[in-house]
Amino acid sequence: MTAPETRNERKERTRRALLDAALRQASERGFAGLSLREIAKQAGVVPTAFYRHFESMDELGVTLVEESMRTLRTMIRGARNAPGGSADLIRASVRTLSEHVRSHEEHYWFLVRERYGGTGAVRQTIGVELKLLAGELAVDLARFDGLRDWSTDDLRMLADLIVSAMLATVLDLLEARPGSEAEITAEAERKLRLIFLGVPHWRSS
Amino acid sequence: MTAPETRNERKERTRRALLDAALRQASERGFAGLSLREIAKQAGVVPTAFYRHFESMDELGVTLVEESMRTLRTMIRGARNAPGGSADLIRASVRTLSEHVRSHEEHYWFLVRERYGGTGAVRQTIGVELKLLAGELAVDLARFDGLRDWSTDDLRMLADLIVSAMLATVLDLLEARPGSEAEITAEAERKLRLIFLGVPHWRSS
DNA sequence: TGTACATCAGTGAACGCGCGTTCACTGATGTAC
DNA sequence: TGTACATCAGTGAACGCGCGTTCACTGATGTAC
Repeated sequence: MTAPETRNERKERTRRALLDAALRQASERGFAGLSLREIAKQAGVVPTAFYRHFESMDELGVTLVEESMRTLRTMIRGARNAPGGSADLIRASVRTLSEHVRSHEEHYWFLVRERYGGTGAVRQTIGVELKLLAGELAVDLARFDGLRDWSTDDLRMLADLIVSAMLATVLDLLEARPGSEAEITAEAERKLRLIFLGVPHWRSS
Repeated sequence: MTAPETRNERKERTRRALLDAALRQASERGFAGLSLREIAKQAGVVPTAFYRHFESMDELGVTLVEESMRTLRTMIRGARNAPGGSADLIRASVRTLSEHVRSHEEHYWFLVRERYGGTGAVRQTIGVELKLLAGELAVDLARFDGLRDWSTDDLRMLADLIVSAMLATVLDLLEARPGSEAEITAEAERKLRLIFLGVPHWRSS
């Protein structure tokens, strides 16, 4: 005997079903390729029911961006709090990234797709959020030994470089056939190692 | 008195008009958002005339990929043959990249958009071509002083890192408001400088 | 050069389809007394 | 606890629209003689 669902619980379930269907479709065909009618069908409701939950597809899009960015932030926080020293930190961070991508494939597909392929509000929002994220990473970096006296501008540049390398890694992971993650993460680690090898020799211009 | 167009010349003009219209639309809304009818309208022909030139939208898509990749290759060749020493080489390469993006915005929009946001054949083709390009870059790098004894694997990693950093630069350039190119290219140069600073201290694992 | 015929880029009507959105509705759940 | 009414998530018919694609056509350009 399970408790009967309240009306609110039922509504929330339908909303989730709509979001899940949209996310699945968007991670395959892109947000621009979404069809309200297909989303509704996959969620098991009639097309018009969509409007009981979202005013428009754009509103749903914004919700998906927020959800996906929350996933991304969770990952970053996980990487930041990783245990171990400096050498292990690279390894642990890449590992966190890889596992997170694996377990949230649709969110990462959505982010990568819409960041580059999208149009309008969705793409712009993701762009802004990624810049904010790079800013946070720059602040984090400032705490490290060899980086304490770097200018904010240089830290920013370093953070951007790391973010773009990791974005490429994310795409590689998403496209990888199963089983080849180890290679990809190994290469990601080497990229980061190379970048940090240059750090002690950097002289701002 | 100009010479009258032959039938072939006229046909070729229409074909170009169709391709140009498609490229313009695709660089704004993405390839998936193309409409055969709108392309035809912009090219000044009736929708059905499209089929006199392309069997399907996919065939047109392949043509656009080929054209855009040719543009990209031209740029790479330009950067490779840039004059000057090693320090100037970074500067000259970034300059070549920047100018090329400026003068072929639509091709670069198309490539970036479809590489990440696209679906099916178009995206896959671009992915493969970019990997080939990174391979060529790796071969080029092998000729440099500090890189002669690097393993092909390490060269490959370095080339990938450079490509992803430059792809991010391309996106920045495309999204930049006019006049801010100088900042972006300056940052791109610093990223490359930092990467190459690490090179002498690299020890393959 | 002139004529008769072939080619074929572009036309325009017509089709069926999936789309987003409107509207009045139904009937189960929730609330007030 | 029982009744009367309000709420509102989900329904289903209907709409106009732009889409890709088919087909038989037209008439200017090209070719053979």
